[in-house]
Amino acid sequence: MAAAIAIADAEGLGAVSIRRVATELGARAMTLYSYIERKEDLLDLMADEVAAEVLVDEPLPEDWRAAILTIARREREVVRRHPWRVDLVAQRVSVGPNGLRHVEQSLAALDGLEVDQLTKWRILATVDDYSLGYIIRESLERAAPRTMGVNDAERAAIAEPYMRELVASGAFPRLAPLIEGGVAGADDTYERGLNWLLDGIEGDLPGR
Amino acid sequence: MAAAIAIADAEGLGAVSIRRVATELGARAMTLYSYIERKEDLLDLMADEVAAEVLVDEPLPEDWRAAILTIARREREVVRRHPWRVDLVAQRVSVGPNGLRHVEQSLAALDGLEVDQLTKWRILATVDDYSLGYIIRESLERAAPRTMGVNDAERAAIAEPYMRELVASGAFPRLAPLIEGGVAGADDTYERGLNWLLDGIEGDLPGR
DNA sequence: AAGCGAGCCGATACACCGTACGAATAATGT
DNA sequence: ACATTATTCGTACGGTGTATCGGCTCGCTT
Repeated sequence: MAAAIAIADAEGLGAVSIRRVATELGARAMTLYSYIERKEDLLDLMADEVAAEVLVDEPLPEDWRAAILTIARREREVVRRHPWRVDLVAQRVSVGPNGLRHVEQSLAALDGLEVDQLTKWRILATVDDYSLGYIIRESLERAAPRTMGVNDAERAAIAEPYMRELVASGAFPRLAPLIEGGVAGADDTYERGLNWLLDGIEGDLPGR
Repeated sequence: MAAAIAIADAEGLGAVSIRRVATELGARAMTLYSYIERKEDLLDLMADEVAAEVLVDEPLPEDWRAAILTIARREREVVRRHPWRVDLVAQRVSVGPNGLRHVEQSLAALDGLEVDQLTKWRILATVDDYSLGYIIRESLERAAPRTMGVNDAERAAIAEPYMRELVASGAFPRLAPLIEGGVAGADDTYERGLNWLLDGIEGDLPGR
């Protein structure tokens, strides 16, 4: 598992093959099948292993918003360390021990709220969904330049005339200025989105 | 492309291989490489093709919230028709013509808002992120029973003692009741999350 | 009408994948 | 010391994406 994680960290999830992991361990491919039944099992184990890194060391902030923010930020950091995590969470339900501990911790963050359990679960699901979506997009944008050949120049050479044509076509009057000006902007989009969401949730709480 | 989409609709994205698509077309594998350079290209084409289905037939509602909701609901419907879409959008940036048309249309939905373009883009990104996250999770839950062997019974037989142990361990006091009671709940979680988010955004608009 | 070049089709081949099978070996319990 | 079990491993099968190259079929130019 550690070997597989090391490979994935260094070369991406695609480099994790049974033969490769075995080699890294000084063994032959089929040896691994004494410990796992299918490759999927290895991936599940990897996923749950890094899920442990998502757990926040107690104690959580008292304020539920601060607590949720802490957890959400942590998730983003973990994906930054292990970019392949997004591929896993986007393709398999994560119900390993550490994954469940994460849910439990998130529920604990809402202890102070006076709403029923189902509502709490919905709040968490919604925040998690947003986080997942944002992190996937961020991860994609971060990975794109690296994936497309060694040199960014080549990719830019292809992309530029394409975008130039788009702008020139006039079919995208609203999008064009954003492309020309660059959409980079500040990096607080994640925080802003989280706060919008938490604002909306807070406004819907009983007693307000 | 149509052949590949048909295969993916019927048997999932994993069934889409060069040889398989070629066979479906009454051709040999390498024939496809006259039209594409890599398999990735085919996947990009597929992605952008179904991206067209996300486009809403004009006119959009005047109210920006209603317009955004319409678009977001459409996205969910498309994924329901083509579940493999989530695998694609989660793994590649979608900048095909139809993908860009979708962005343009979303920007158009915000025409009435008196905020700068960058803010509009952030609003869209945030809503899209949430949608993507939710739809991935939904799609995962929907696919899980089908993926795990033919019979749900077998999976349940494995899952039950696992969950029983979790509940019995006492390590998950907040999660346990949710597992026992079932987290099913109503199906309006998506709408609720969207509205929370839109509430938060609306509250942050200037002039309020 | 002849000729030619470009695009399309196809067979074959290579390296890699996950893993089923069965034999050989190592570790363990009796 | 022996029997049993667990672990390792070689080999093989059917799959994948795609590089290479040899014909073929057109439409265009001359």
